[in-house]
Amino acid sequence: MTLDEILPDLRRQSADVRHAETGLWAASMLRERISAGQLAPGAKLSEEPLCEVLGVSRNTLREAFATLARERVVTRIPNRGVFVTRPTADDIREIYRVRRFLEPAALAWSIEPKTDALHAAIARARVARRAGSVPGMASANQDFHAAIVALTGSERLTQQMTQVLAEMRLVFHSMEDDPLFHAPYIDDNAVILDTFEAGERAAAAALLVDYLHGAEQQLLAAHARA
Amino acid sequence: MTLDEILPDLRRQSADVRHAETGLWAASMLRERISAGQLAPGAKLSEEPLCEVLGVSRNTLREAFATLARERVVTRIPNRGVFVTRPTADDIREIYRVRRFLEPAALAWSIEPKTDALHAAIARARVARRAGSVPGMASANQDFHAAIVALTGSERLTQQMTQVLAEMRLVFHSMEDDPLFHAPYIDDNAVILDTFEAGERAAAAALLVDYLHGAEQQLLAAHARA
DNA sequence: ACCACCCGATTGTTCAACAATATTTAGAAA
DNA sequence: TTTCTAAATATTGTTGAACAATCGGGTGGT
Repeated sequence: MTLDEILPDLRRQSADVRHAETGLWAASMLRERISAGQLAPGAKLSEEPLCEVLGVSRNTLREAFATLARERVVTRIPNRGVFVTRPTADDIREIYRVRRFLEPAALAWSIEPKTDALHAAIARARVARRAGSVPGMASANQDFHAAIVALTGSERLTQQMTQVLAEMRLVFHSMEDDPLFHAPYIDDNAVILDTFEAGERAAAAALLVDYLHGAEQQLLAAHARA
Repeated sequence: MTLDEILPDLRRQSADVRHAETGLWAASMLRERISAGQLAPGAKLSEEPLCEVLGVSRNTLREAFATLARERVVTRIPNRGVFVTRPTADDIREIYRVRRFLEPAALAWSIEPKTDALHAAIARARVARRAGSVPGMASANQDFHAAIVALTGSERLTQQMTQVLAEMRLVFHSMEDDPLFHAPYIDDNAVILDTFEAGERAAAAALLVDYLHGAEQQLLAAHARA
């Protein structure tokens, strides 16, 4: 998917922007498209046409770029331009390194955990599986893992997890989707949640670590193939 | 400490800046001053004088502001300006929430840990204590805890810890320093490191959690007084 | 085929202006 | 005098155009 194809689509939404947040608005606009895969990893984000389409000046667009670069959604190469980040194998390893600390820690040590969001995510994933919706399963699965970290009650940790999951989406986009990738993990999630609610936190954390190791291996293999 | 007093000092360093990274340079310039306490929490960072002094345009300065705002070093109030962040009691709680997950997890679960940096930090802290240097103790103590998270081998987690420690410095600056605050923690650090190297990771993590709870309470009390 | 070099295109940065919003000042009313 | 309202002022938000710096590709020579 190249840039030009989505320009008209973007232009449609550039109507009502308020003062004092144009840069953030532009950033969220681009973030959406990238997250949805309409702007694929590796795609170049040229300033000129994007300004034109978003209806913002180059200066404002660059503020948006700075935001996205800090989120690692976009990679800036000096004097070359900004590109949708194309995750490397090392990125995948690093992502799972982070997840293997954040998620088990949340399961093991969070105070007064509310598991509603976790149950809801699993339910949504099952609906999506029955409907055969790969994006639905992917999204629900991500919600589940975000909810795990949200158990910590920490805004900053949750935010970091959200960011890492956004990077995960880039990983998925940068290789052809195996339609069966997400399906088996749904039941694993359910088992982890059961174990957790049975009060066996350490066991739940250990299960999750295995789970994450498995997923990492699978993704690394797929990445090597691509 | 007001803005004007450090302007001449800042101007001195604004000589050799390269193309394609002026924004980041300006950000690091300000970050330094804030971290050193020369720009105290609550201080207003006006665009006009800062541009003048750093020798950059308002646009570039605003890119720097965006960077610092994302690091929470600086708080942006729309149409009002940017201010050095003044941490609240809730911020303190959140900071320790993050630390109580990140640091114990690193102790408990990191692979092939290299403890050289930890020993070095403790040694530096002891030298500083003998010299009666409060900033020296504070800095060495922060290095110790940064090194704990660095055990994870994760760039992102280490970066988040660095950021949280930068927020800690703001906390210290926003209340009068108790010269004895850091001293007792040095030996606690040593005990934790010994326990860790004895292979008793869970015990070391537990000690650290207690330690962090204690420090949080102490800071919250001091914050309430101020 | 290989290399140095120039040219065009794009990014990096500045400047000056205007729009939008806050703050301050001044004046009117009580 | 005090208080409230409203215009004047200052500061931030955003734009557009200009120029400098850098990169990539093409050109020509060997």
